[in-house]
Amino acid sequence: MPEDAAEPPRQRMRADARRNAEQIIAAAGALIAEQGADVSLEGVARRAGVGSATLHRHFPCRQALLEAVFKDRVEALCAKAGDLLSHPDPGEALLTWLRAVGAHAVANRGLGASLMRGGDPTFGDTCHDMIIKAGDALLTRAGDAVRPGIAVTHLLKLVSAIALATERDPDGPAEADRLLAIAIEGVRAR
Amino acid sequence: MPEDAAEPPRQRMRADARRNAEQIIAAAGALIAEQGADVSLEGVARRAGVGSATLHRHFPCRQALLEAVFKDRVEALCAKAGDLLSHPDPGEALLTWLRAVGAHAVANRGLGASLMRGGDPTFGDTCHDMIIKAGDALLTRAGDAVRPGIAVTHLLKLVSAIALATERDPDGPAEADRLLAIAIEGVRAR
DNA sequence: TACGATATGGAGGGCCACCCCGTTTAGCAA
DNA sequence: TTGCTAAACGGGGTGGCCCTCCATATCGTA
Repeated sequence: MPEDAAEPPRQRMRADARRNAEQIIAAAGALIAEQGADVSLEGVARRAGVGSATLHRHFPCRQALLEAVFKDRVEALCAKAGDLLSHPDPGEALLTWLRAVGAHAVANRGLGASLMRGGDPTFGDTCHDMIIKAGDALLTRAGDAVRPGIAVTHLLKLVSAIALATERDPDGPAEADRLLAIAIEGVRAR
Repeated sequence: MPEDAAEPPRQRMRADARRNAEQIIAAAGALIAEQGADVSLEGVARRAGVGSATLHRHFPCRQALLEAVFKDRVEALCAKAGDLLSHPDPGEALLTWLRAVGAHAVANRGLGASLMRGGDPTFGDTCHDMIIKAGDALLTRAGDAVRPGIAVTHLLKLVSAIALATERDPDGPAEADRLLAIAIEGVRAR
């Protein structure tokens, strides 16, 4: 498989190209936090101080840019999953992690949608794959604490769906947490 | 409150105006089913055989058009809620209805988002209000069958979030049903 | 039939994604 | 340091979209 089609190895890039790419990612991160994932790409380019053609050369599609922006946060979530593997209660570890994923997804508008969009065949299954692999380890370890027939993809879809839907809520994070709690505990009374 | 700001009383409209409005709604319905709720409004106008100005006069914002398109389906859901009020098992009645809402939301791309977007103060809280009122009756009647602290808005947000997230899935309906089942029964094993 | 209120749609402004291609620049080698 | 070449840049063009204005056409009625 190609190492990374969207973003060629940083080391071998020309210095100005690398600098521009980083400025673009920084600008995109700031604007996405303000306005959501459907920012104007030209606006990003303007804020980064580059031409729009430069943006499109570095990131051939919107998804590629989103992935670059969210990459470190996804890595943080994967790291957290690794840490939680040594948590004494495997079931609780999984739920804690799901809440963390939800919180990140709400805080970084568009991350959720980005995580689940494994669609584009050429770009950007990296984030998708990473997070699924990380969650799978937790789910496997949780074993009987989770009802049978539930896959990581289900859980992640649920979490990102909630994040997506509460994204433009005035009180998003709290609402998302509430909905996730409902989904985890179930709607039915016991 | 104004009876309906977005769509003035059909009876008093001029015949050509009513005909055009209906053609626009039909075209929008078809295109939304094909491409999702973010269709090009100009495309809708083209398909309806009217100028784009006409579309914008009848439906001042996208939300107004979506509401007109989805109005009958929302009414059907409300009617179904009414029927289910006489179902022998109040808890099951609520869950059945939620599944129906989910199925509709997946089948009619964008309906889910539309239902929860009570946002715009001038237009379109009608659908939003209707569905909430209908669901509230079912939830109240369900009483103890549902875990305490759960509101209709929570349930509807959950359902529409799931629909939204599975919208462009190749196997959307099945996936949505699976996720809804998980949310209803909970993630935790009992 | 004639008239006024109502509805229409083409044209145009502002914004955007994306691409072409002439110009500039980094990085290397002599 | 200087000169060269491949790599990167960005202004500007294309086409699409949303939305509005206003001259024109149409409806429903007296």
